[in-house]
Amino acid sequence: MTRATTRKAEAGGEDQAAVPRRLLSHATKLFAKKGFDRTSVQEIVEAAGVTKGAMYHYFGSKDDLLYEIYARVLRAQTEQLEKVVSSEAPLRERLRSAASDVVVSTIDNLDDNTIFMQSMHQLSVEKQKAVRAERRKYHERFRTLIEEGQESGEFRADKPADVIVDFFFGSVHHLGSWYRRGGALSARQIGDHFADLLLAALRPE
Amino acid sequence: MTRATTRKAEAGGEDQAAVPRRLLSHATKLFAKKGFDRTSVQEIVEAAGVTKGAMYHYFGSKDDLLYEIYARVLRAQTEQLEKVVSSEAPLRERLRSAASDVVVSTIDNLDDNTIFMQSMHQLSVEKQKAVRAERRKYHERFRTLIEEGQESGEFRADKPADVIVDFFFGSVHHLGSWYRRGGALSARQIGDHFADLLLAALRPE
Amino acid sequence: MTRATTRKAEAGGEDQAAVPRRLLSHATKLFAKKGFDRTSVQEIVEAAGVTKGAMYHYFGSKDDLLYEIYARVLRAQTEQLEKVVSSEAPLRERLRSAASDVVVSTIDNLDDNTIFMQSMHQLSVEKQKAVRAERRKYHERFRTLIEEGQESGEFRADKPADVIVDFFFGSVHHLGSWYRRGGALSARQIGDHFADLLLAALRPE
Amino acid sequence: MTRATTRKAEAGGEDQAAVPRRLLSHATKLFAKKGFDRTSVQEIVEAAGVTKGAMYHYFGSKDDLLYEIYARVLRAQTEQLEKVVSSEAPLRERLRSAASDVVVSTIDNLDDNTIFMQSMHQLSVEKQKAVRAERRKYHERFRTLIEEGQESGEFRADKPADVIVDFFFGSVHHLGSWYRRGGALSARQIGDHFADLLLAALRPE
DNA sequence: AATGAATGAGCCTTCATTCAT
DNA sequence: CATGAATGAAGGCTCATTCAT
Repeated sequence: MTRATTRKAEAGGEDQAAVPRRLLSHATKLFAKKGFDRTSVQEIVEAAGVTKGAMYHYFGSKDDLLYEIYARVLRAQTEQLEKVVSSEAPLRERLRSAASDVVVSTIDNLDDNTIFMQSMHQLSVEKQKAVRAERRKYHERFRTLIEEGQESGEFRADKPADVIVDFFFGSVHHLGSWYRRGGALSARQIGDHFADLLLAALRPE
Repeated sequence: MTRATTRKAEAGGEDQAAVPRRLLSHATKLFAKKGFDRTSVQEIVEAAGVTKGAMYHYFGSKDDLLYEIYARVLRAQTEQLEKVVSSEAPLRERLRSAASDVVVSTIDNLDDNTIFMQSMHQLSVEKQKAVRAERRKYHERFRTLIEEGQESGEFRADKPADVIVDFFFGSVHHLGSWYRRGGALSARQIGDHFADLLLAALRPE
Repeated sequence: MTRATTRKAEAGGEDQAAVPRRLLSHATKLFAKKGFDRTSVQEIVEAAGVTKGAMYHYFGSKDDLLYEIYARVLRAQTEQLEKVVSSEAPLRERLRSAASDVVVSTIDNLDDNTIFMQSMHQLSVEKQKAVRAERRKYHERFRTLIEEGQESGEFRADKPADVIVDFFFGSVHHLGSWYRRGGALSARQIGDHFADLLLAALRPE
Repeated sequence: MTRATTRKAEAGGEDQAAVPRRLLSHATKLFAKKGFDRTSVQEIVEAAGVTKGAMYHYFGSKDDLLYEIYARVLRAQTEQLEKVVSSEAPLRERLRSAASDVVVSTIDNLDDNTIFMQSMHQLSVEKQKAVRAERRKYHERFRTLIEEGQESGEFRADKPADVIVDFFFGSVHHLGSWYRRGGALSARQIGDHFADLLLAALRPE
């Protein structure tokens, strides 16, 4: 966990960003590219232009670095979902937005997402629990939306809501292994396709 | 790759199975449980009850072990899909079967699937290519099925077939991170739910 | 070595004692409990409730802390012995007092004694010399007492006086590894037993 | 703990002695000279002319090395005491021999003894327990000898036997901090002096 | 076909100390 | 007086792989 925050000037570009931020950002890139285990602390600090000692001043361990990355993503996604869910729009619109948005934000943070999928099991059991708990909360909020529609008859009710949630988030989490920036479709286009497919799958028969 | 085969198991239990098979099977369990990097060759040979020398007699490297596991799964799944696709059943039935079957076989080999998802990027680039090529072939066969339906008007045509394939296989590959044996739903039930959702999503509007 | 002294404690508890004293006292406890090398400067300053900078303000190094502890104990013990030796009491009484007193004061400062025994060799060679010199002076004063008795015929003369001194101080220095406060015998009782044993061992045959 | 033993030829001198033995012997010298914490594994393996990997092949940790040294000494001393104690000689002679012998063997293995005194507390708590237990057994056997004499009236009974044991072993354990080979007195001479002093201290008043 | 001792490179982490503020 | 970020050097340990037997 971050032991300190800094208030260094952030004008001038990456190289002058606060040390912890720089560490986090380079660690993210490297973890995504080579995997957590294959990335050495040495590589991280070299990329960030600091020394090992500096890293251990801010983060308790290599694990902590990973955990911070997770926590940041989870926080951001949860916040966003919260906003969409609690809006005034009709149910179908709220679900469509939530679905499309989570795709877009996943693509925008493809590295974090990749790490998430590949390295979670390398965290200490304790931290894994914390991460899973947060994730579960996220899924549950999404599920609530679906259940709401099942009760009102807007969505088919012959499939358990949690199976649908896992069905959809599987697709989302998998984006990292095939989506490439600069391809034919933009993040939003993928998001809309996915949202359409989800809503179509949910239409009552 | 296996350099040799051994005399048949002398009937009895796992313990007497051929050495390469025993190594592969224990490696699979350990990789799934702890990840490829976190599993040492020592652990594998101890679990399999052989020595390091023996392992290096049959497999060229730790990497090879992983590759063998992949190859086995890919071969099995490809064969199965081939069978379904080339049957005489109507298109919708063939797609439904293919979808449901891949879910069931993924669940039946959950460990292999988990390893697949988590450790592929730890293979040498060369072997990754081989694996990816095989996987692509698999996806393509599946895509063909969908395109067939889009051309005939049975399936909606406003979504690119490959987006649909990725959408669906995301769900499948993700099974390993939530499905637990002994839960409320059987492998086949999940398979049928997933197949239904896919087909519903494909209905023309 | 202490570079400065601070304003008197503002009355209250330990927490308000002068910073150097607090550092010394916590360092003593930690060194005795975990050994010099196993105790980090960080732990010491945390225990004392100050920062590293503060410690390095008062002490030149971690070594200095250890040296100060030694110096303090040595000074105290030497002073006390001096007092006893130069009293007017008969020789046997002076020796008995000196022996018993050194046991009691060793037990009273068990932590310091433990550190003394375990960590002396971790000091810089230079400081070790200073410590050893002081210790030798202490032993010599004790030895003089014994030689005096050997010359007068009160003590057996068939054993070198310095062997006797080492024999006795071995017992004393070893107290730290078995004596536990709250045991059956008080510090003074042990002191008297030890003194009795020493005097008995010295009786002419 | 030693994971394996070797049966290499031992002709030719130290350099060709079995690897574990060579490691143990150099570790002993270094620990005695610089202390456990100040000695790096690197130094040990360099002195022994092997690589780190080799060391970790035979010993689980640096701790293990220390433990093996202890165990070896304890075993040897216990055996020797056993022999003396159970002889047919008169009590005073048995005690005299035991006392003198333990001094001689301590001096003969001065390095081991030094390590013993300085580094025991750096072992894992678990191993410390094992060592202490063995030590206690050793002391108890010695104490039995004294109690026997107290009951028969040969030795003074006004001092607890265990205080006497600690008094004497303090002297013995302390040998390492003052005895220097090549000094005026041989190991046996010191042993006899110590034994005499002990027996004199035990004479009934 | 199999053993297991040995290698050698690399990894995560700790820590006393310095220094700008 | 005091802070705490940063350094830089070690340190203990792991591990895939090789090789003589």
